[in-house]
Formats: sequence, C-alpha cells, structure tokens
Amino acid sequence: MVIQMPRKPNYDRNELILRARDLFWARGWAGTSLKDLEAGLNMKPGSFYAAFGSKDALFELALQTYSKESLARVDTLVAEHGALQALQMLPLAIVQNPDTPAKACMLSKTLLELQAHHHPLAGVADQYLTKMETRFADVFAQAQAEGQITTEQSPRQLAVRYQSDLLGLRVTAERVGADAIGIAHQIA
Amino acid sequence: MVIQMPRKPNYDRNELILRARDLFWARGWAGTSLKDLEAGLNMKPGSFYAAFGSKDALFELALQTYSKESLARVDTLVAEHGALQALQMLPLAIVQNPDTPAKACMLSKTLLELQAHHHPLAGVADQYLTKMETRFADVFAQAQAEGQITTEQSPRQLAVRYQSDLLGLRVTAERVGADAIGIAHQIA
DNA sequence: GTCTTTCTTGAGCGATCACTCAAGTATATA
DNA sequence: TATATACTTGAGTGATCGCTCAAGAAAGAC
Repeated sequence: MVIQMPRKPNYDRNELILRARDLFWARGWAGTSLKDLEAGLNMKPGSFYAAFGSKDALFELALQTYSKESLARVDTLVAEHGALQALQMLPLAIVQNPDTPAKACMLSKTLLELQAHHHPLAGVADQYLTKMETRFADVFAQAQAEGQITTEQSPRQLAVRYQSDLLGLRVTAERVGADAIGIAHQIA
Repeated sequence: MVIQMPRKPNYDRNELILRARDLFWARGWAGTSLKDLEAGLNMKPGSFYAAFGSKDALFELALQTYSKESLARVDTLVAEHGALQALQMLPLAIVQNPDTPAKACMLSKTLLELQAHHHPLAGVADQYLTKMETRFADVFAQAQAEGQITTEQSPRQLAVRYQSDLLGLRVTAERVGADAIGIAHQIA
C-alpha cells in the first residue's frame, strides 16, 4: 500500500471563505450568483464545487465565520472595557466601522430573505442570533454582578431588547442619509 | 369618428395589487418569481404584462400600497387614542396582528435586499421609510404640543430612534421563538 | 347579428441560474 | 525521471428566470 501525496490547492481556503462572506453579506443569498463568486474568489466552477460542494454550503461557512467574529468582538470589548462599557460601545463601533461590506447584520439579512421559503439557512441564521443573544445576556449578567446596572430586569430580557435595538440600528444605518451615529449614542 | 367600447378586465386591479404586495412582502423581490405571481394572481403572463408592465412596476405599486396603509394606520391610531398613546400602542399592534404575511417591515426588507445592487426599488423603499419617519416626527411634535412628553429631544430625533426600534422589533418578531410581545411592551 | 376594440391565452424567446465532468496540468513520492 | 494523485479548467447540462407576441375569445356600439 503506497500513498502518494498530490498537489495542494493554490488558494487559502479560509481567506476564500472570508471573501465569500463579504459578498454574501453585501448582496444576500439570491443576490450573489455563482458568477459573482467565481469572479470574487477567482475560481472556476470545477474548483469551486470541489472545494465547497455547493453555494449553500459555502454560505453556511460564511455565516459560521460571521457569527464567530461577532462573538469574538463582543468578548474583546468586554475584556478591554468591562461589561457595561462594552455594551455601550458596541453599537457605535459597529456603525462607525468603515470596513464592513454592509451595515446591517448578515444574520438578520439572511433571516429576512429566506425565512418565508423555509430555507435551512434561515434556521442557521436564527440559531446564530440566539447564540449572540445568549452572549449579550451573559454580559448583562456580568454587569449586574459587578453592580454596574440594576437587577430590575433579567439578563435575558435586557439582552433581547438590546439585540433588537441593535438590529434596528443596523437596518437604519443601511439607509443613505440616516443619522445612525446619533441613534447609536442614544442606545448607550 | 365612432368610438367602440371594448371588453373590460375580469379582475379587480386593486385587489391584485394587494395580493401581489402580500407575496412580495413575504417572499421578497428575488424570492417572488413570475410563476409565483401568475399563481397568486391567477393571471397568465400576457395579462400580467398588459396590466402591470413588469415585475418591478408591480413591486413598486405594492410598496406604494404598503406605505399608504402604514401611514393610514398611524393616523387612525392617533385619531382614536391621541398622539402619545398611538405611539405606545403601535409596536404591539403590529406584532400582534396575525393577518400580515410577515412580521418584518416590507420597506426594510426591500432596502436590505436591493440596496447593495443599487436597484431603484431600494431607493423607493428608502423614500417611503423617510415619509414614515416624518409622520412619526409629526406625531411626536403633537405629543409635545399637548404636553404629553418633554421637549428635551427634537421630534425628528425621537422619530428616528422610534422607527429604528420599531424596525428592530419587527426583525426580531420574524424569528420563531422570539418574545416580540415582551419587547413591544418595553418600547411603549 | 356585425364590427371593433381589448382582454386572455400559452407556447416559447434569449438569458441566466446552480452545477457537472471529462480532459489537462501540477506536484509530492518513489 | 516515472508514477500516482489531486487540482484546475471551461464548455456545457437541464431548469428556471423575466418577458413577448400571435392567435383566439369576449363584450359594448351599431
């Protein structure tokens, strides 16, 4: 039994996923065609399908990456500035970040686009939103434990409301003349 | 010069627009195919294009109808309950209404789906959102004039924040297990 | 009934959709 | 260098997209 090693791919798979995430994030699921992906990733169809299997499979990888990075940003802010200040800073940090392909949340965009079709990816986006909400609840709980906010409302309640406001802010930020920064200051 | 009267269409155009609005609202622009419309409106392609010209033209009519009805609902609530109470009631009224094809706002869904493609319909949706925001500002101004709320913030500021929260609530309401009603109570 | 005008029908247009696969190419082992 | 293996290429698949148009059906004016 002799095992031969073949040639390796001439691309960085993780970087391709990041580029796909940016395309999907900006243009949406239906709005991003295979031609768009071939151009954006610089891949021919054969390589694309060998690497990722399908458009939907790559979209799911993109959602996963998006979710991980979103959670990581929260963790970073909490570690650097504490629970309360992290929650206060996040809206403005998101809206002011000029390096994102869209202002609106990719999870909410996916949910809104695919929910009515009962597309599996809508369920995936929903799960990641729940994960995000849970993380917010943890941070609120931490802020309560540190006496930074009252315990009048449960961490879960606070998190649901916070996430909802954040999603609204990010929809508004997608508009052309919107004063998203003004709203972001208010949420804090 | 003799003018002959031809046969009339065997459908109610306004009712067709309402049905199209429901389809587009639920499924989105790309998610609603001509086949879907033919089935939903019970029209063959020829009749469809004779009546509406194009899918996009009908979508614009649907947006217009949606916007008019949204503005009208606000006016009705204000007339029946006064400015402040109308603003307090609206979120819950929207979320609890079981007769809508989707919880999320059709204007925001359209904006998020088509903005990145610079599709004209995204601009139309944006304009109607501005119109809605202006109406909210009027109602806030009325509430201030009647002494129901403070004049600490400008009506425009209040309206922008209110609409943003409402859009967020309605995105959240689109999720399966979301406690949208709980959030709606908080916004009030 | 006859005429005129418009509505309705539905086969089918070119373009694009996501995707496949046989052929060619590059590379790590032997 | 020879071979085995996997990656890359790109023409091409059937299906669906939004849309067209010639032909037939229907209804008011005479």
